[in-house]
Amino acid sequence: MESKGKKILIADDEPDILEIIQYNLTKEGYEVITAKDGDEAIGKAKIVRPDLIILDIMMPKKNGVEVCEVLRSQPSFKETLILFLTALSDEGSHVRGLETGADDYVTKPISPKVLISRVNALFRRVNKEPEDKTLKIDGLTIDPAKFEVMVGGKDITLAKKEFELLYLLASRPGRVFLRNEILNQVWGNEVIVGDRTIDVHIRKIRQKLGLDCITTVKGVGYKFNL
Amino acid sequence: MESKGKKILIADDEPDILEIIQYNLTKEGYEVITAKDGDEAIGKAKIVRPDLIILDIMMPKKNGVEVCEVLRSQPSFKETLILFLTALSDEGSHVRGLETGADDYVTKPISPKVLISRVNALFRRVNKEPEDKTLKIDGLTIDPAKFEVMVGGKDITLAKKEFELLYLLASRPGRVFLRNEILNQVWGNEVIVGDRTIDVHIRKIRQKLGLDCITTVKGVGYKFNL
DNA sequence: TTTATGTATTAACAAATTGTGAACTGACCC
DNA sequence: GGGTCAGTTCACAATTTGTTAATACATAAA
Repeated sequence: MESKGKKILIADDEPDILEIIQYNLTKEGYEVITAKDGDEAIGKAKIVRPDLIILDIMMPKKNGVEVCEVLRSQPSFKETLILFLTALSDEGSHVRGLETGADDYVTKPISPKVLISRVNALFRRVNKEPEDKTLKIDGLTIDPAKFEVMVGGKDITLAKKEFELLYLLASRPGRVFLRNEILNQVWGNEVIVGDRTIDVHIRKIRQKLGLDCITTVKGVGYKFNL
Repeated sequence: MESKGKKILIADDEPDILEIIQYNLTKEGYEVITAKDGDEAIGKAKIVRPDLIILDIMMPKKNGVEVCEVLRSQPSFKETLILFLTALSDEGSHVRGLETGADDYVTKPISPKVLISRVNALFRRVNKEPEDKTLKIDGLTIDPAKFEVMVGGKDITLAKKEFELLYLLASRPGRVFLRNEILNQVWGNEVIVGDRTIDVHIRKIRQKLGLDCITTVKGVGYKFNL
């Protein structure tokens, strides 16, 4: 899975737990940073500016609640999501944890799947619009969200297929795409079109961009290079 | 306690639980409405427009997950907070519940104090943006609070759907909205309308605004640009 | 140089998508 | 009941995009 562009800081003094959570959240597409005690958590939080902080409550140096209080007292961490992950399941801790300003309070043991769901739920609530898939290479900008291509600050209008083809090639500059790969990616498996069709689209792209950024690899396919 | 101006709808088929929760949340300052099955929950939700909906999962008529799905598929309930309160503590239900679009998943039995903490935590997170959602782009002003559009100081009257469509597009200038996205956002998942319907509304907006601010991206969708 | 192979170019055609005017359906309001 | 309006659909026109076929061009091996 590719990056969601979200950074998560996990603080726990048990290396095993740290590792399990890190593995699972990374697999889910998050960027994970770890800390093994309260002070380290605060230190790293200030540096990496995570979007979410997962805190164990019982930790050396500073416990989770203290970490939460310290962070919440700073304006720049008012908005940061905080989730307590703890073995303390008593009512008092639960209430206190949330009243310290945490956004969620989860008790161990917890399955990775459930934790991931809860993390996703937190982001879903806060998220505006995720990831920007814009490609920027030299003077060329390809923005699939806006369906827009710019060359040297000038807008170029591409048709759907042209855009998809260009985006495919530009997504991996230098890599050669076989004609078959192109057909599968841009046209789909069931659609059958002739080989010349690709050529024609390539030509239109070259023409419209006015850039020599697509190279023909004879007998093989095409590649993007800038 | 004085009112927090927040309305909470609770749906559960056990009268005792309903009463306990209602009592506690009311004491905390919330305005509480109750429902004893899924259908009633949906019905009342549409009328009272609660800020938070607490759903039991196992209920007559429609279960909680179904209620959640129905509501989330409607544009006006996209932002409403939903919390599952259930006896189902298995991992699958938990994950499924959250993935349906709920904001929290809590298992019974739960102490009133903890529930209140979690409810408060949900509101705390959401309330942080009491912002003015008015969009101002160039000479165009779109105010969803007043349901009003102005072009160059002149009032324009748009119908509901027209307004929602314009607001959606204008909320992210430049970004292309697929026809599907538009249908989901403006009409909701369960409503099925023809493709021409979007076109017609787009046309009316263009006509009324007298501005060329909506661009057609053939084969893809529409985008706002000013 | 010739030939074989594969690509570029072009114009013409086919297909897909969108724009438009008119008309239909319910709500709602005199 | 007649009128108005929002929302929707329809049929068809207008437009854009996708594809093909035919031909010209380029390159490397024989």
